[in-house]
Amino acid sequence: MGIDDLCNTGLVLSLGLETPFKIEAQRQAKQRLNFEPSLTLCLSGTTKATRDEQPPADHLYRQASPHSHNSLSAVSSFSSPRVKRERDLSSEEAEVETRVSSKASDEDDDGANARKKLRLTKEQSALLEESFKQHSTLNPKQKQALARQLNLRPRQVEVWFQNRRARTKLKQTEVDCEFLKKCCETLTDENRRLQKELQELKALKLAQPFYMHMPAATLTMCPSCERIGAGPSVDGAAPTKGPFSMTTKSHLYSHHFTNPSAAC
DNA sequence: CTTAATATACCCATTACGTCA
DNA sequence: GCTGACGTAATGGGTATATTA
Repeated sequence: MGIDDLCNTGLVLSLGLETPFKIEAQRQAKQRLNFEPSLTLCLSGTTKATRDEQPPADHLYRQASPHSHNSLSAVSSFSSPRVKRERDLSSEEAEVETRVSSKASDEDDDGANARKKLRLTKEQSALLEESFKQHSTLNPKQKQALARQLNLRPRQVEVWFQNRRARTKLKQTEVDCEFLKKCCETLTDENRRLQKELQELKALKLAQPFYMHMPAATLTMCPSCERIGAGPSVDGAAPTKGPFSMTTKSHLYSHHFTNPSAAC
């Protein structure tokens, strides 16, 4: 029993650099050479298909339409918004997009280039959600398949997953934030208590010269009124090493002096 | 083997639209 | 009908990684 016990509050504050998503962890690890603490955000029980796990499909995908961007790459290596947007579309995607946007144009008569916001149907949302539960990222094949199944553009599926991941992360951040707030409160209380105990111990130390000549075994002290009394310790235990039969452990402290004034 | 350019996928912050009170 | 809040689809910019010349 001692300071270790005092420190053992049962709290575990876990601050680290890990994020739920491996890619992000790698990226952030590189960005932060000086470790900045961060909250650990994890989807419990979710595994992320990372790019590391995707290369085969990725590769296939690239092989499937390797030349679709050639004309674009000739334009600029630095993607202008337009180029980037178009670059995101494989030829197959572009085909689907044409189909979907022509469908959309049926509904909006005036807005030629207006940014129309799609509302996903319940069925679409449910299927996306279901798919997200299985894996929070999609490889290109899965994306294509899902898009076909939902009659959406692959880009839309991709965006949905991105936004979904972001929402999950935000939620988790809020939970972590709440948890850390509680930890902070607990530690503040603990700190306050220890400060108080320290003050009391200092006060005891100041009083020490007056009874230094007395046999240590006979000394006990009331922390409340700070008077020293001679005689056996309260619980009848053998005297401790110090001049006082006191421990730093707060709960023992209160055990010894449940009613300090009465002891005097 | 090394390097620069390019392609791709992803994340994040932000914008903008649709809905609802 | 107007408005502000909110949820979320969509956009744009940036980065990491793999591939290729």
